[in-house]
Amino acid sequence: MKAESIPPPAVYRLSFYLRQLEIFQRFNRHTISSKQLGEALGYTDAQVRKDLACFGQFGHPGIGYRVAELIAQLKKLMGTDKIHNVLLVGVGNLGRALLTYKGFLQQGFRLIAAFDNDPAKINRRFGELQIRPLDELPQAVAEQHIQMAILAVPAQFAQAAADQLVAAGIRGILNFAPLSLAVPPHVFVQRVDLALQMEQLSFHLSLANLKIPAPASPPEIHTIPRP
Amino acid sequence: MKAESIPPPAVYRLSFYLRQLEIFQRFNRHTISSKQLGEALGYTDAQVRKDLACFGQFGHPGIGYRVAELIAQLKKLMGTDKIHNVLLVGVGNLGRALLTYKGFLQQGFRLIAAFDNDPAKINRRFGELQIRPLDELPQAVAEQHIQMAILAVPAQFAQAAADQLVAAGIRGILNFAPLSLAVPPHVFVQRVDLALQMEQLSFHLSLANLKIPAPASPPEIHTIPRP
DNA sequence: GGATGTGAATGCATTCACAGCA
DNA sequence: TGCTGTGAATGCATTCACATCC
Repeated sequence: MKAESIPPPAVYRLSFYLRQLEIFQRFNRHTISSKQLGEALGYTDAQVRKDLACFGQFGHPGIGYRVAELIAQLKKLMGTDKIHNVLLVGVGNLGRALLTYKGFLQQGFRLIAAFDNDPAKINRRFGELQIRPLDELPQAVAEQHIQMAILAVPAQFAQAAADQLVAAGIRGILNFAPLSLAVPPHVFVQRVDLALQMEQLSFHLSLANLKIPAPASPPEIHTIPRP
Repeated sequence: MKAESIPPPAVYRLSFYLRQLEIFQRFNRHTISSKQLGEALGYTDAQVRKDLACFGQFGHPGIGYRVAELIAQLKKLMGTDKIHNVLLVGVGNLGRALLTYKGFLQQGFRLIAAFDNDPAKINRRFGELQIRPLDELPQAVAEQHIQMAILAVPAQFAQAAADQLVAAGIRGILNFAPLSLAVPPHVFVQRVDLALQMEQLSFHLSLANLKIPAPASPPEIHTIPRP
């Protein structure tokens, strides 16, 4: 399949494949079949092959996929073969936790600046970073070549902060505020709504209680048998 | 449409509708059309109507949907018309931030117990809660009628912790560890992988750089024009 | 007029099934 | 034999378009 037509759900699965491959690699697996990779994540083997085929021919007939090789290819595809600089806006409880979250750096994302508008926080240090006022955003974005931001401010300030991020030249935003941001088309927003995720749990538990069979799992959801 | 066939993506959208309706309500909107609700979230009007029609007839021809009424209906559907007790396992940086996160309670989820296996943390207090050892899980689950858990332990302990949650009777898990949990079919896992979300941003930024048109947005993604 | 709800039509995503290669 | 890559077939999800009602 050519790169022109990528099913949007496949882009998510690509990330899941990459995580799972890294896990297999930690267990010293050198090769893996589409069947094994799929089973670990709750997908069919055909799904795995089709998804990967969107981007090239990574497999070896009779053998499967070489784990290290496929990891390298996927990282390149996702743009995580190089480290990205990321800034944070909003140093509340959640923001502070994200500042010290190890998982970001493990996947190639380095938090190198933190901003807040609360005068009580400005110039304080959390982790390795000193909190700066939001009007220093454009300067930081330009000097440190930052393309992505994490937005962890309260909902009522989120749109204004997003506007400042966009004005400063940010092109990707991970939005933790529970609302849809309005941004120009060249800016990409990824919304992470924690309470919404809980609500999804709640819905599926209610369904189970009513003994109505649950709908098939969307990509984000995994209830799989033990490998 | 009957309740038998619910497209899985629709279940996500239901939560987005609910959030957006609550926002409209804060602005004192009393009624809303499928077109307006859809536009706020980047969906078509037909999509909104079809999704809602899976669960009943909530609209009023010529009028639209009454905001308060639809909120009540959706909350009932999602099971968030009542407060749910939730427990937390793993009181690291992320866990502590989640303990004090206001958004959960706003949507009807109350964190009422926190667990960790680090002896240095046990019996310490964070927020209103005292940290307890994991072997008290079954007791807490039974006594406080807890069905859902937030799992925020490091990846290498996540499966073991999940096993304990399942054994204790938990039926829904919000999993922050970057791996697929193996659980029995009656347990529902919602995976939240923060680095994976960043990776999705990275991918779409790479696409934009290559000047290949981006695939249409999956439900979680919103880049919409200003209302 | 203005809006919903819904069968019919369209368009995608997934799965099947098999040719081809190691 | 074992596994990939891929056209063809299937099955869903979305959109269209219109009857219906306020």
